[in-house]
Amino acid sequence: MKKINGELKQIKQCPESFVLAVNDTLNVVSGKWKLPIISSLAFGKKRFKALEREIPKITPRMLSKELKDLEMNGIVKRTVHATIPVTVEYELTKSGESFKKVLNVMLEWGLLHRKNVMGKK
Amino acid sequence: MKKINGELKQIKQCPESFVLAVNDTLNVVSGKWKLPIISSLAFGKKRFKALEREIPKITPRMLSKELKDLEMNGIVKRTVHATIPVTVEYELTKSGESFKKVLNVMLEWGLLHRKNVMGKK
DNA sequence: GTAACTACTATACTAAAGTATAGCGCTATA
DNA sequence: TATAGCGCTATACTTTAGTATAGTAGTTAC
Repeated sequence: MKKINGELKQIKQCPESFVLAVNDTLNVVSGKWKLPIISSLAFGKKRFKALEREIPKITPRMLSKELKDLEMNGIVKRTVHATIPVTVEYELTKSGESFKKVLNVMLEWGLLHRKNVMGKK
Repeated sequence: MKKINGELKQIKQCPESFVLAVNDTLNVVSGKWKLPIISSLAFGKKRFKALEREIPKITPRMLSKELKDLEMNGIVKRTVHATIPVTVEYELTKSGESFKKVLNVMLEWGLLHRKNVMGKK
């Protein structure tokens, strides 16, 4: 494991770099389709068409674009198998896997927040 | 504290409701300005003009719009003081305060992820 | 009286994100 | 030979997000 404690303290003291650093993470899930894609891949590696079928209403254009984004950001790994015809598999990288815990915290907060807001109305 | 453990388990088993629930949280910080606004208010209550000055390049139109969004979502509380002229104060609600821990997890993941990605290049 | 501060709103625009529809090159099956 | 599946890409379009610029109503200071 890498040490980030020192860095964390530093960043938390500077609002500007705090916003920049959090934005890095936010960009991983920004847009309409990245979260569905990541969630789908969280259940295991999948091929292009499988993702297209699993994610309702996504177009191949968006799926292709977002997968490229996620690959460039080191969240998803793309593997081409030399079968005939070629098959392509997508899976989460280690970083992608570790992102699950961020999603879990978001999920928990979302549920609690909903209860809070509901309760006050 | 409210119990959400049962609900958590349930939602994690259904990809669709998982995505919906995480999206609830994501919408709180979506867009270019919500994160800067929340971060700024995390340091204490502020008036409109103070926020406008603290957040570089934001226009009053966007600040006003995003503050309304955040207020409607129960993240920010707006208080009008009957001074002359009126002053308006914005502050984080309890939910808004508790959102800080989501931001912290994002920050941590972002830093670790950056180290991972850098290391592999 | 004019300039400045407060907390905004209105109108018009540009840029970015997402959608719709079609088609490519390849192969296997009927 | 026609149809379907695979993994996409191209073009054109709409919708949403964000920007630029100006102005409102009230009050205070010079």
